[in-house]
Amino acid sequence: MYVTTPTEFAETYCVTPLQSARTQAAAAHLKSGACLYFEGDEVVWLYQVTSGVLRLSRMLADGRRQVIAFGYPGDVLGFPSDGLHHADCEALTDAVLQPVRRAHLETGDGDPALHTALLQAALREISAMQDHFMMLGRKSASEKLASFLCVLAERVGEQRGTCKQITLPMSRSDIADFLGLTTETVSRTFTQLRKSRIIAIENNNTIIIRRADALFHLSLTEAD
Amino acid sequence: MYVTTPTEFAETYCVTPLQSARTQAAAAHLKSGACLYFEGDEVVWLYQVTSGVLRLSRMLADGRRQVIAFGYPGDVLGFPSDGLHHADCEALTDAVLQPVRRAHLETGDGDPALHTALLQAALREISAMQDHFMMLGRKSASEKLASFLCVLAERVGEQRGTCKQITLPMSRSDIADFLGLTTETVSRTFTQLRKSRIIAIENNNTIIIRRADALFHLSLTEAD
DNA sequence: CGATAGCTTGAGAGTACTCAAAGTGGGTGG
DNA sequence: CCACCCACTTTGAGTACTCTCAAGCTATCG
Repeated sequence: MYVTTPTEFAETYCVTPLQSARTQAAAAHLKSGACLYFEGDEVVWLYQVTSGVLRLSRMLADGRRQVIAFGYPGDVLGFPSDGLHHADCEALTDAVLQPVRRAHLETGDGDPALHTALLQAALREISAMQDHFMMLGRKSASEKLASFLCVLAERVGEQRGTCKQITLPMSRSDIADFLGLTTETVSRTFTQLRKSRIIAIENNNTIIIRRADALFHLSLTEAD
Repeated sequence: MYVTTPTEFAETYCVTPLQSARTQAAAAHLKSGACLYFEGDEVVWLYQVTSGVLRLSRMLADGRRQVIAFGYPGDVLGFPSDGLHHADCEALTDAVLQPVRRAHLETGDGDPALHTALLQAALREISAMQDHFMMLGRKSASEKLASFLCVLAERVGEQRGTCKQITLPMSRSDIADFLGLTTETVSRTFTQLRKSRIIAIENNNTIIIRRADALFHLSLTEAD
């Protein structure tokens, strides 16, 4: 999941499970905190998330980190480049994944429908990343966090009375490294949203969106 | 072209022209300043750059712009998502492009080698964009500009005596919108690099790299 | 119930931004 | 051929946002 420019209307996400008639591998179960692969590993499998949330990240030599994306159910992770993974992937919750042989992406390998589905997932990934550029390069801290919460609400928000509630399996510093901010700034921005009564913070991992329209507006506009 | 973390050794770029035995379309010639496509256009063709430089960008409603990438010879432009372009594409110089039918990417369509080449180009694109995230989210102005110049030097730098020279077909504000900075900051950072004798500015569009090692070091390290 | 990691808050500093003005260069028309 | 014009770039001054460093707070887990 990237932070795309949120749309007013719910988008249709590819939550369709990838089906492979042949070479059906058993689902992979990952414990929270377990790593699926590391940067530099050879790609043997791609994975579609069935349940749970994963974190893709890259590190700089001096320790600075960028979280590339969060993997939510339906997302396909582990696209190879030159046959290698170029990010680390860690489970933020217990997770179930459907492995798919890399050959299904690269050679088709007797299952054209699966090949096409993987290709379309890769193309959607490119498009989503382009939106994310805009967010990283051109948005302020409050716009970034508002965009993030909007996308999560739309994708995995649960209706709760008249409001939507979202669960954050990632830490503040994961969010910070995803949005190109510091944990302190993320925390301050959460507080600011809470004080302006746009969100409520039930606990650190549970956010209730009280005024979705205001949040959406903030995601696109500098504070006035 | 994205700003990837520069490597010390020259990478091998895919400058291999895409070959299509059938459905060979005539090369497209574009004048400097001409637009190849706009955000929202339906994708009919992908294009491999033969010569020239193009700019891919997206706009926010309030005018903020993010330059997604610059397209240099060998690059493939116009990957569709849901059949549509999701960026504007404009030629920065006169350019020649080799059009490839979208079907060659999406259905294979009788030319497996071309299909594979396009798929690999898409996968490389994903990897390069992930590097670019690190740059947008986590690097300072001088690191950003140094990274940018390093990548350009490696990719299209011309040897000139003991130094490398690069030609910048894009404006300062194109560079700023690519790196997530303002034109003023880009200009000041250029001046700073010139005063520290790491680069020389022959004219606005021609940069000579006097100390490639220092530039490379700057691209990864906060100023000390 | 204490230890610890994660989160929040505060104060101060620094980087990049904004607004403004001057400088530069390329292109056009007189 | 030169002068003017316009767009682009550079430079300056002041501001603001985010970061850094530091301390206190809060939850979760032995």
